[in-house]
Amino acid sequence: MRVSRQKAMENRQRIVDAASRLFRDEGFDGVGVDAIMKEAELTHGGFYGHFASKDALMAEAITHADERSSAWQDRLESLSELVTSYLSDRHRADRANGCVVAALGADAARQSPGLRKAITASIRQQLDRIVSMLKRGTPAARRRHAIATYAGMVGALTLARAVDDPALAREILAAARDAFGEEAS
Amino acid sequence: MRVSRQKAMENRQRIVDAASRLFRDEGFDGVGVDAIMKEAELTHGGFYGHFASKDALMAEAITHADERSSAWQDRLESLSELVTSYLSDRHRADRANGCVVAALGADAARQSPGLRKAITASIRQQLDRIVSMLKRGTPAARRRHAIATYAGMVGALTLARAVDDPALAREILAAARDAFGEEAS
DNA sequence: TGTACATCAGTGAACGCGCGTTCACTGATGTAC
DNA sequence: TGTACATCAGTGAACGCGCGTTCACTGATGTAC
Repeated sequence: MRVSRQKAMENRQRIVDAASRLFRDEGFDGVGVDAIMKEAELTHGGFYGHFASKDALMAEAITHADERSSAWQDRLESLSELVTSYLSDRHRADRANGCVVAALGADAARQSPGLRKAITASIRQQLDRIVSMLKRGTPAARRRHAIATYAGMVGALTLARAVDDPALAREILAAARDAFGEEAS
Repeated sequence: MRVSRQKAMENRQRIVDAASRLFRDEGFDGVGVDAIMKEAELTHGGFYGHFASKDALMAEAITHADERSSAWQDRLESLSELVTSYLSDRHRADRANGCVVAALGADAARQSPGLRKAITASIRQQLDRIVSMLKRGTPAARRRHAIATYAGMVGALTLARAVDDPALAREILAAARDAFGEEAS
């Protein structure tokens, strides 16, 4: 049955939001169109009224995740706060609502140009955010420091999630917080 | 037709080796049993004479990749050499023969216990290797430094591979080489 | 404001395809004498 | 060493299943008068 335009727009948003969380949690290949539509409380047939393909949704889901991440980070005041929350056990456990680059970055490298464009934009924006949090050094040095810090964050989270020993995961996160949490002089 | 026991063992090794490269290049879900067997110059039906399931092969493929990586690293003499080759443009482009953690670590977090065990062993071994390359500091400090360095390496390679702009990829690798290549005093 | 009809968001069955896995078969290898 | 038979690594057709995608249909919404 038909639904109001406003309701249709809300439905579309719910699909993107559901996809964004499910993809991060289970990977692009781990979630089907059917599961996404079910999570959005719709049936799978309506999917292609909103999106050209699953691939098109994948790219939108990445951009959506980045926007939510952006809103969240606006409340943070320092690099040390960012690093502490990024390298928390909570973030390690909650893939579905966490960093899209750590969850899907490695897969994104193998995907379509549109999707790689979306994740590249996300990475660029995150680097800019970190640069703007740095107080010391020349612009070039701050940029280099931001890259190294972000790489350390993404890598540490990836390692902590890959490992099947909770104690080792905690050790990895703690060591990385220690190394990347303070802006060296 | 039957084949000699020696030849059968060689075939099995070829399957593991092909799988190890294909999985790193295309991801676990991107490669089917059929493609692996074709790469090993066999037909897909014989697969289950060698392995209980695709999942079982996935775990073996990770261990195999780690062993090859181990052999390669034995020729390196310093941390700086390791970091330079790990964060090279060559390694960025050659996923199939590169670091299994950067290629499959994020996916491994979503896979079976057996597979997570294999990747955990790989991560532990790599951390030990880096610790043994560090010359300065207490054992605890060297361990923490090894974790931060490995995290930075894995993260930087992941970012460089995800990005669709070659110049940005080079910038990321260069900044990370700069940050992680020298043992700070 | 009320009526009549066109529009179109969502439904659910169906499609084709590729995947992981199974199995009857083949024929060279391994073994017993 | 040579022969006869059992073993079993590899083949290729077939299976069931889930996936991305399509489509005829439904019925509430939007619009024209």
